[in-house]
Amino acid sequence: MDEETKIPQATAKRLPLYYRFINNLYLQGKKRVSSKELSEAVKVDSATIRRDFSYFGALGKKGYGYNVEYLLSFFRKTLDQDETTEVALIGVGNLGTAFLNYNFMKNNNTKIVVAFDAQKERVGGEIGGVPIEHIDNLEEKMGNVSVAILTVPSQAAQGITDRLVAKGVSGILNFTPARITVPSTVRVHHIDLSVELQSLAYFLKHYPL
Amino acid sequence: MDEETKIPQATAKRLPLYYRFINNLYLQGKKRVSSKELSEAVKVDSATIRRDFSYFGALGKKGYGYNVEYLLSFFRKTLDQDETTEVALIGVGNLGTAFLNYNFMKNNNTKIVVAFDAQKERVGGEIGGVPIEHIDNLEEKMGNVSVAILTVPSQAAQGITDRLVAKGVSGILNFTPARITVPSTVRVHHIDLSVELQSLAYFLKHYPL
DNA sequence: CAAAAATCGTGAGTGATTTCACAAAGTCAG
DNA sequence: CTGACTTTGTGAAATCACTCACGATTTTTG
Repeated sequence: MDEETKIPQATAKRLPLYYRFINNLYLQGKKRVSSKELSEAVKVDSATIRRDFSYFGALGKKGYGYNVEYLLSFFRKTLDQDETTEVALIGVGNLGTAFLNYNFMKNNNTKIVVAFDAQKERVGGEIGGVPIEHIDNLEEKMGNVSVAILTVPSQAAQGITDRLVAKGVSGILNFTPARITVPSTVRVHHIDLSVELQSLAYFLKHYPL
Repeated sequence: MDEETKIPQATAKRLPLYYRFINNLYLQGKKRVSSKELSEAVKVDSATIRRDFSYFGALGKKGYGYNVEYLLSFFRKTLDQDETTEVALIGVGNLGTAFLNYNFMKNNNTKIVVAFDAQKERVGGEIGGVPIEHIDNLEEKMGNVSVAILTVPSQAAQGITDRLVAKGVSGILNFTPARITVPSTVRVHHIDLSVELQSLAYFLKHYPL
């Protein structure tokens, strides 16, 4: 618990990535893996991988590497892979639809259980097995999911955020360009597609490799 | 030129974000803005904003703040907003379609000019004004765009990447879960939607706010 | 079994980024 | 015009992240 608090954020962000690759190795029937091999697969320096793993104790064996099955079961526990986090998706536009069709449950502990939209034509049906409700019924139909994915037009972002927060959501994955305001008890991760593309273009022009 | 090379990467990543908010202010008719106001809007510490701006010289005035119009024209030049970067999109599935419908040209210097897909049913039409070609004709039809957005199934990612690289692409925005291998002259930015969601879930459970 | 090879875990160094905190310089009201 | 106020730009400190390099330990080979 107190131990976990000390794990650097940069490490925490890489854990799901490690988990997925270790799972792949397991499915391929590999018994052992070295930090060097893993490094080539996930494109993270091998010393960084060893350091990351070391925050959880000594998971490997010198001269041998890491036992895939052990590593997998360890990360499964650590990432709470056995316990599913239920997620609501707000905004069934192009991007929202993509998420609903995406099968998050592969290698994953998160599941979209309900979606909302403002357009009546979209309400009532379902996409990828997820029922679509009207945004007016947000409070009533969202149950107590703790995480929401926000894929609405930016103008609507803050208003819906306020309602989500009032309903007790504690994490928001925000795909709108708007920077939303939340109480300090709520965690927001921003993914701004247009910033990503622009920033890639900027790097290409100004940081020649 | 040499000056620009020294701008920290962390700063460079925030520039497109600054640009968009400054543009909003300009459209709202605001004449001046302080780092404190901007900080509240973009959710970046005001000292960080001042430091970021300072890499470009003294853009503000003490006791006054920053002149919105000046700032905007400065960032327009810096981010090459007048010069459009042409982009190809590979994989017109759910996510790819979302991109094509998304209007990137708002506040933006990037434009998707051509899309490719392996399914014949999708080829020939267009989405959001962008023509869809068959992946077999990639080399022939992509012209010399320098940036590609990869929204294909992970199994196809490396193969297509190799073809893109051979054709001279220098930047790839990779939305597949696969970690692709490229020569050191090519820049890749990864956006892994499932990692983002899992990592948010992990932070919620282990880093209480 | 002994020597060679592999590989982890980590101390220590380096580098990058953020934040504090304040002098300097300007604005603004009366 | 003066004094109170605002806000920048930046040195210096603090924090965070990454990488090197090597001792320790185990595996592997002959």
